[in-house]
Amino acid sequence: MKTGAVMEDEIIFQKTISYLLARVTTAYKTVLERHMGLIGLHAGQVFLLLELWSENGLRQVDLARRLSLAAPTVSKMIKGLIEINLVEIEREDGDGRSTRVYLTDQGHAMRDDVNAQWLELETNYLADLNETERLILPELLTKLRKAYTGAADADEDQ
Amino acid sequence: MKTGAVMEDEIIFQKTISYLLARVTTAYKTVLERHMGLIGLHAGQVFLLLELWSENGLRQVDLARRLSLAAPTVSKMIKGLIEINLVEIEREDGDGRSTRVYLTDQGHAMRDDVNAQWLELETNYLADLNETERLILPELLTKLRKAYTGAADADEDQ
DNA sequence: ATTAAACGATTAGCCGGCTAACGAAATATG
DNA sequence: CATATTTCGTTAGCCGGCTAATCGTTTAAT
Repeated sequence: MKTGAVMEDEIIFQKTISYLLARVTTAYKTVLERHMGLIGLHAGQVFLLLELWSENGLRQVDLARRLSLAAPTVSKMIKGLIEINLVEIEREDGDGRSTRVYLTDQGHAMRDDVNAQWLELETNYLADLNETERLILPELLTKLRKAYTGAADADEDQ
Repeated sequence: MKTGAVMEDEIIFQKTISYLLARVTTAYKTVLERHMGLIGLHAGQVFLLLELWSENGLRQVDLARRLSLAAPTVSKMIKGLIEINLVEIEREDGDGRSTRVYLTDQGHAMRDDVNAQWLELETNYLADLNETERLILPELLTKLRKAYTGAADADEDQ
């Protein structure tokens, strides 16, 4: 089918949701990284700690599933967290393959700092959102996440 | 105001916009990477090509600004694109510091493939969004992007 | 003209994602 | 029991972000 001429065969990328999502994504990750850097953490480490605060002693495979991450990613992150003494691992007795990940005292203590930074993120950067937007966004974001994760494991953790 | 006890001192991360954004982010990037991988590209390369398709012969510093990326990031990406023969660089005559980035024939030709993949991304994964959501999302995402980029360079490219 | 400052690009090195390939342990299968 | 398959974890290596440090070029100051 032949319609129009110049404008026709090019997608206006800048207006697609996928494009906008990518741009938000990059910007947000940078901000998150900078904020968590203030308390000596990297962005990804925060999310792993979040899971452990909610349930200490998870196996790596559990963490991978809950965070929707690949096993090697979790492996590397844990190595980093061990180096800064926030977690420690223990081979499981019953199963020689698994390692359980436990928070150290410092790991537990980190929680308040993360809470504080998180609150700042939420208030500082999202100040311009009105009430309606604050209500709609969580819904939309959850929907998007399910769309992109295939909805298979999207609701496992609640 | 005092409500509840256990729940009190812990932020419900899972409901903050920042948290949800991070989760969407990771999931989306993975999907994007997988889709573009089908046509031999990586996610980031697509966005750089997008800019060149809109204006060929940009300098690296221009690309960095338009993509909101750091200079070294662009430098590495271009190196990768040169290796797969999609772009080539030329030292600028007037200014010995700058290098201009030009699409090769293959670089131009890639456009249709990217369009096709992009369309699939937009349709396959966002099928569950209703009309209202499709209208609201672009607005919200743009707002978020401006919030996280400091709104300084957020509207430079349009 | 000389020197200082700004600018564009690169290199090195880090974290956060991934896949592929492998090793070790547990479980199925025969 | 022996073998095959699954499972958990790690290593290696890649891309996509970043910062810090460096180099060469250009421009501004003196």
